[in-house]
Amino acid sequence: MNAPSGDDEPAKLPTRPPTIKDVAERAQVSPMTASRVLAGGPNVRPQMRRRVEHAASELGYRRNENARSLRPGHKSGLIGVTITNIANPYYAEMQGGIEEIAAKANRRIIVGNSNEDPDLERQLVADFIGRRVEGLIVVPADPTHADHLAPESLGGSPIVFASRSVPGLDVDTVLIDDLGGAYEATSRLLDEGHRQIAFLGTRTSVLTGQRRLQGYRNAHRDHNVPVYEHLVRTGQQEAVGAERALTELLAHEIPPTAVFSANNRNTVGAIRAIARIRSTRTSETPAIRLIGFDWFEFADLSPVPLSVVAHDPRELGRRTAQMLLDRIDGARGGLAAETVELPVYLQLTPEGPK
Amino acid sequence: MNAPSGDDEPAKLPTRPPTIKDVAERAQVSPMTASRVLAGGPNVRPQMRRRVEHAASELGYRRNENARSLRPGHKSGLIGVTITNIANPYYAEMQGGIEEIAAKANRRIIVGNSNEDPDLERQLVADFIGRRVEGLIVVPADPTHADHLAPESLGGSPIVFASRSVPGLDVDTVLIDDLGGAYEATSRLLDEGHRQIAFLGTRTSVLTGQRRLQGYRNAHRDHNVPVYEHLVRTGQQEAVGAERALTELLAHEIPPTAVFSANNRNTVGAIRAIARIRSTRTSETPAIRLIGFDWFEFADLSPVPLSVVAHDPRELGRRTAQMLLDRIDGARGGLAAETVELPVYLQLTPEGPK
DNA sequence: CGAGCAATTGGTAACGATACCAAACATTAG
DNA sequence: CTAATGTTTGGTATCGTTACCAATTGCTCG
Repeated sequence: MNAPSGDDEPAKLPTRPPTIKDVAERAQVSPMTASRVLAGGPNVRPQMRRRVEHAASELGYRRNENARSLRPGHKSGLIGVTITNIANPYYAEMQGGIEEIAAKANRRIIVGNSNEDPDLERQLVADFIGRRVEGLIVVPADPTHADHLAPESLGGSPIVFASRSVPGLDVDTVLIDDLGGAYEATSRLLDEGHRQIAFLGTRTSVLTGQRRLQGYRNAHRDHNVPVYEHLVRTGQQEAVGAERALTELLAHEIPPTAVFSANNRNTVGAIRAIARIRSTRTSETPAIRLIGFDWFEFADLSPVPLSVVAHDPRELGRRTAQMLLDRIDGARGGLAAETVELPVYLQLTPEGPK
Repeated sequence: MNAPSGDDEPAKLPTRPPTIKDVAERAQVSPMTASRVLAGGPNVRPQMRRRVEHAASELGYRRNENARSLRPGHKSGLIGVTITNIANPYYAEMQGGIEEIAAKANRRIIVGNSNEDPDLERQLVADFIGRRVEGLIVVPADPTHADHLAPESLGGSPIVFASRSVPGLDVDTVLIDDLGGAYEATSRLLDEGHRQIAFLGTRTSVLTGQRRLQGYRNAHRDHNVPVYEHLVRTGQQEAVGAERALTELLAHEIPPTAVFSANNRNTVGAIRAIARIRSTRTSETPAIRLIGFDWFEFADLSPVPLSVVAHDPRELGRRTAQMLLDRIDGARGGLAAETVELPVYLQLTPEGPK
């Protein structure tokens, strides 16, 4: 037994965090009264309130949220987030947007990196559900292996997809306007008179990559300009690959006069390739026009002229989180799944994101 | 009451996630047996095992980890992380490293953005402790308001600081070698013969900024070269500020011949300022030498020659997480707090991080 | 001064899971 | 065939918290 409340020594050897019973004992009240005080409940004499608060602060008491969330009606206050690559600045910014909205709604985010691996993703989601998250935000790793993301296998937790969609599933999704952005960029190049426009993109198994390629094709179709298939290079996941691909193309007998790079990594590779070519064959080579998907901090510093299709990952995160919270609060209870496409901005002289 | 097990309809209206009792009932066993099966316990007849597993998968049962962690001896499996700015690519990469190590140790991270605000940080930490995280990783927002980060106010959860330290507190800390990196970079410039070296840095209230400035000064001292105080410009938190500051300096009657920029943002600003000046006054102006702290993706594309002091934020995250896990496992139970300084690499021709 | 009412406090049970023990059952040796 | 041993199953209590109700106290008003 502890000494009575006259005992003032700090006694700092908490092998185990103090419980509400410890607080109650020290304050000489019942656990119920202590609970009422600490939950800010009504009908407590100020004297009791002070006694309990004092005891709690002396012991360094923290309410155990896990135990609390066990009681019926209580939620965990957690939102599970799986991202294919946390370290990617794009998703980092998106995560920032999610956190911003979640924090406003007094929720925390619990984050896992799926590393583009659907199995890892499945484990993460299972873990999150085990922790009774109130909802899930997922950047789906692989749309063809996404059974574990189907609403019926989630035990009722709402889910929203961010940045990528999964065709077969009826799930709220927030995308950016890949098709429109690619269309607009390519159209711009065509309007400028270019007829040999290289496409540099990722694997087309990533839906985003597929849609951007589609926008490129659609623009050609609508301008009645044929696509030179040899100028379409997909599968570059990293900058080095893109650099190599474009270097090859520039050596081709029908070289591109302009390049549309479908993401950040490909844009970097394209810049390097163009800069290198230009330093070898000096002024006689005509300038290569470049438009890249994804905004990019140093566009104004690029050694080759660069326009970008900009969009706002933070806003993507915000919208996704808000959509999820609306589902959680039941604000959009019965409504069917919705897909939102965020706008993109063709920036001819980039100045930074919105 | 539910119909007996003959009932095969999916019955998908889970207003409430199924509990182990639901599973037990459906499998016609006691909750204890169900628990044993689902925890992989021994001494269960295969027939029972199958019955329970079948019932569990039919109901979509997930063990409630919150309830589980309530039992004595069980941990939450959570690590709380507060970062001053999640969206910063540097910290995003660091978070990636933390997650990597945490995942290997079968832990999840719960992440909050303190937004450089010590009050928010305090709330986050309180929340994390309430969730019984097994440990905390914090990028401290403000070393002068950090009482809430003292071990004695954390109820026993181990804590490790990443990227920034808090002088008064006896806490494990992982830093990068700011002093050494700044010293090395500045020394290099001095060795090259420069005598007017501008310093562009953040507020010196950020300890990192202070240490980098100190390295700059120490290098001057050891080379017996006086510091021109007007060339020391601190307080630039963003690139625009740095660009303005350096533009001013370049117009000064004693302009710098070289620049040491103490972080990423300042480097970007410096590049812009130098590029702009060079485009105005053409070839007669001598080249400005630039070395920047923090690695930077497009260093090889920079329109002005640039060397960088590189370091690896992912490794910073990994080390921090490992240090925390060691504390959690008691591997370093009684040992005093330790501060680790990760090495930096002066890259004269940048090629990317390790 | 006592009935009537509100304010205050405490006891009990339950949230979901499981450690511990006891009961029931099967198996083998003697 | 019985005792002893091992295997399998279930009951009970508990982790920390709080909703619900009952018990107690203090207060007002007729």
